[in-house]
Amino acid sequence: MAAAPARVSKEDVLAQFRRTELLIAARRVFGARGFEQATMDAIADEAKVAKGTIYLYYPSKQAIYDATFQAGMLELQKLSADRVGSAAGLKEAIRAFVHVRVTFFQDNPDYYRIYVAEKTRQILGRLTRRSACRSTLESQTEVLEQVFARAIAAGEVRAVDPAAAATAVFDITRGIVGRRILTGATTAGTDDIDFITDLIWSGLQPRTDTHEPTQ
Amino acid sequence: MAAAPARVSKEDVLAQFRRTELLIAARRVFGARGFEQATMDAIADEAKVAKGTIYLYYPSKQAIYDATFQAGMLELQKLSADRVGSAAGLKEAIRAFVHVRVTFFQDNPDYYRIYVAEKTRQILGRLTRRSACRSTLESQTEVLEQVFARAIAAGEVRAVDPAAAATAVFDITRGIVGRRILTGATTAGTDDIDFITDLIWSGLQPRTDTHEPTQ
Amino acid sequence: MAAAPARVSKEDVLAQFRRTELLIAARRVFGARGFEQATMDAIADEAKVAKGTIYLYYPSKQAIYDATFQAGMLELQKLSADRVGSAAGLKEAIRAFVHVRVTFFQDNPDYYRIYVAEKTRQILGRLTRRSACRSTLESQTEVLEQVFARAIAAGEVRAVDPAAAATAVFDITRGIVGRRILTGATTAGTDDIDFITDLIWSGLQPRTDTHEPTQ
Amino acid sequence: MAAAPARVSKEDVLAQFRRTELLIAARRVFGARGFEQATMDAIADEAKVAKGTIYLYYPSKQAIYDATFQAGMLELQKLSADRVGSAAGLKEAIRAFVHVRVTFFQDNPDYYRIYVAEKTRQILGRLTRRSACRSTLESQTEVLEQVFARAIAAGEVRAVDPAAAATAVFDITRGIVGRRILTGATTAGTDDIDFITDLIWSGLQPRTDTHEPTQ
DNA sequence: GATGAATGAGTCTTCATTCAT
DNA sequence: CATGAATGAAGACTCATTCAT
Repeated sequence: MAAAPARVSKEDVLAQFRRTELLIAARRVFGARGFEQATMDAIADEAKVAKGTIYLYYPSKQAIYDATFQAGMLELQKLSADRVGSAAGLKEAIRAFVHVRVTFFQDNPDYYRIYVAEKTRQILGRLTRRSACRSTLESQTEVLEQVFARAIAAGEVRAVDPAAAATAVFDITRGIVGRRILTGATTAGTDDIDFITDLIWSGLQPRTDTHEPTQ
Repeated sequence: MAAAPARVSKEDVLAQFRRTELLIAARRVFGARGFEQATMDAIADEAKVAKGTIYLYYPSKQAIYDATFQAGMLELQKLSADRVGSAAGLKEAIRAFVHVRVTFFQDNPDYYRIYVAEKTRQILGRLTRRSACRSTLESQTEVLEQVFARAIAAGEVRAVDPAAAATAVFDITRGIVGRRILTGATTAGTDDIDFITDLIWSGLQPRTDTHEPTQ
Repeated sequence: MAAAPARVSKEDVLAQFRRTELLIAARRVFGARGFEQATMDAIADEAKVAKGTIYLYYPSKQAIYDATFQAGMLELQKLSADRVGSAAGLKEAIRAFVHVRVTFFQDNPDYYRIYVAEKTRQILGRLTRRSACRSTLESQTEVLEQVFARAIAAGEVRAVDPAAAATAVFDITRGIVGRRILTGATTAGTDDIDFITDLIWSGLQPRTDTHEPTQ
Repeated sequence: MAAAPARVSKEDVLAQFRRTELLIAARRVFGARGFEQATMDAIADEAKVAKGTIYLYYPSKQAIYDATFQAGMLELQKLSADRVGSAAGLKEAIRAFVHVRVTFFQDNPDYYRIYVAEKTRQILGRLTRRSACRSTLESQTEVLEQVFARAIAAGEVRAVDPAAAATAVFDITRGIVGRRILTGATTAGTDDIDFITDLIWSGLQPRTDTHEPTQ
């Protein structure tokens, strides 16, 4: 008994395997060349299948691109939630958020390029726009935002807009990742991460000496 | 030997005029569609010249794209130097830096898209790489960096790495601009600018109460 | 000599059944889309078998198309022979010929399209030519031709070329069928059939008043 | 003066020339292979231009096909109107109608194949349907119909439906043309034309001896 | 026998670039 | 100088056919 629900045929497994293989190949190709310059031929070569085979699993170039993008976002999102969630205190949460992203992208430079290109497309705008990627892209700062909200409620930090603060961290992180990948920096050092963690955390401390109103 | 060093013939003027006209058209087209989707035909139409004419002034699609990008960077750099240079005090300098960029890009959304796309390309990397744009892109934080360096020397703020601080401001600014353009926000409000100006400035204040070492 | 000439195994029956099922599906698909637009996938779907199965019964797309065509022609030929053969008098024979064809095609619009397309192909000619269909297509007027020959021999009508007369009836019939299917006319009315039956029959009457020699 | 109105630039002439050249090449290729089997490459080769050039004059394969078809129909229509219009008496008008079509198609076998294929498509129906060809195809019997209408009004022939009669002639003519082209008959003989001219004309004579009502 | 996943040749279409006028 | 017609290389996608299971 208890057999039926988990029923997965040999075919299903094989198909899933193929889809994954294709996604891996696609990540490499899209990462190396960008959407426009990538060719289905190149993806097929990379995956060591015939061109037509790709179309058995994804109906179009756009479709396999979207799938490639989504798969990466999901991975990252899960990691973020885990690490930030298990961080002790605000400062550690900030550090975790920055760290997990820096690490993830540095470990997946191909995917990083896809990620950046997709953000760009989002800005290039409505014209070429495809729907799927959008919402995923927008929900990235959520975990962090909640952490800030709680810290503010607890009086741990100044009463700033949690969304704005999360966004600032997000933006700086993006910059760090970009620079690291661009310069081929090793994963080793965490100077930059430490710096901005501290900068933001300091910036959020309750102030005794300032007179300027905040936002 | 008179050959008139400063001599500017009618032809030169006309040629310069053409080049500028072409750049304006190119900015619109590249901005609206991105590099790959833009066509020489569209640029020619926009500039109201024949397609072949473009090739009299720029040797390739890539060339006119690079020129378009450079022209914008130069403009922005000049503005930055002016405004940041004439700002009174660090906080105002930060604000000026952020403000001038936000304004510039918001006033030139076409160019903003080109700028972002180019950053992306820089990351997509070596493969497709074209040389010219690189250095320009890298010297953007210089003005701000110098301001930080002076403020640190004057003991006005903590002894952080001026380059790292400048970069953080730069990154956040990029995020603000992106979000403003994406959401079509008006130029009016400066809440977001005020917020991050304050955040950074606060973060840089000398601390009495903290024990964590910075960078 | 025992080896059971009439032996029909269970397998043979099943095979015959499959072939027929496939032909029915093929008629629908070829009829709806034409040869070029029809896909083996669509035929397989329609017949509810796997694509590869078709190739167990027919060696190629062309082969199943030809078989589809032939099957219909045979059906029609049998009907024609029956009805025309049992008609009383020339006029009724003409009417029967026209009627049986109009009815058959109107009842099998899918097949009608195949039939028409095949005639076209025959004309498109030597290049794409496939052999099988040809002779079948040519023997269609035979029944009618024999009827005319007998009527002429009996002095019932003018001494025209029976083949030419049969062909004329055949051509007009084709026109009628085409128009009926094109306009989606119901099977009900027989005005058009009556008209051409009468026209031809009148045209074949011995003449007293004319001076023009015929053929 | 008096120059302006007829203004045709050298470019216009050249362009018109190209369009015609392309149409001629297209007629050959479509005629030889049919729409689906024809390739733009083949048309380009035939016209001795590069493939891309075709797209300067026609936006798609379908477009050049339609243009090819229309051009032929126009030619034929003009010829029909001329010859039928200048024929003396009904019998000669019928003969002229049949003759002009037989001759035209026999002289343009490539076009004949296009014509037939198009009729077929019309029947294959709504699915693949493109609009342009339709109306042209429907207005072909008009000239003849008018001739019949006048002859009936003049009491020259029986009071049959002129449209039905014209259609019958049209259908038979189609058959003749088809057979001639299929068998590669020479243009010389007119036996078949004479026969059906006479058959129809006889069939339309007022009757004294018959009792069957017509249509 | 039956299946359907895999193959890869084949086609339309786009567009940067050239060059004769 | 300016033009824009011509070029042809390149790429997404389809589908008849094969073959391992």
